[in-house]
Amino acid sequence: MKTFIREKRNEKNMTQEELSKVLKVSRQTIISLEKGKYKPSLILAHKLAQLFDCSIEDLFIFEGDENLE
Amino acid sequence: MKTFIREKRNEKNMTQEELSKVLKVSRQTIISLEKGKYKPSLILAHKLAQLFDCSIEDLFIFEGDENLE
DNA sequence: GCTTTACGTAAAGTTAACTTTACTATAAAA
DNA sequence: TTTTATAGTAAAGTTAACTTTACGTAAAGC
Repeated sequence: MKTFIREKRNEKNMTQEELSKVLKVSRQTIISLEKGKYKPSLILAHKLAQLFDCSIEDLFIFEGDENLE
Repeated sequence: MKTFIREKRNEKNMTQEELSKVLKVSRQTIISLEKGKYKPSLILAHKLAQLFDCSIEDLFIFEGDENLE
């Protein structure tokens, strides 16, 4: 799965820390998501998409047949 | 969060067991999602939306300010 | 009656999403 | 040169998504 979190964040000129505060998650969570260390929960994915004014499917690119976890 | 999993499944005339097999999850997972016992992972939400030919946002209705978990 | 089908509950286990804290690196700015 | 801002790693803990197994129930068909 690919994500455009970093690109969208940069477009908004936000730091990881600012983003984490808006979303009410830890800065570690943002770092890990941007680096692809794990996948966001559905709720967090939704909040990110809302903030970046796009759909979840626009923010995350799902590549065929991924495992659930 | 609300979900239309059950409605979409019925539209397709699928049983919970059939759906679970297509998605490669347990039947328990389908039951629990339909009953709102917990929220699907992003990947599972995506697979459900794909199967039902709709977007994640169409399949799940997010209500203001939900907690992450 | 008995069997099958579909849906449901309960409980115990695994794993990964997320937190918290502490520490490192680097570039810019004072 | 020292400080500040931003991004990063590491490690240990909590919680919830998901699994597995076993059992319960009600309707439909034989």
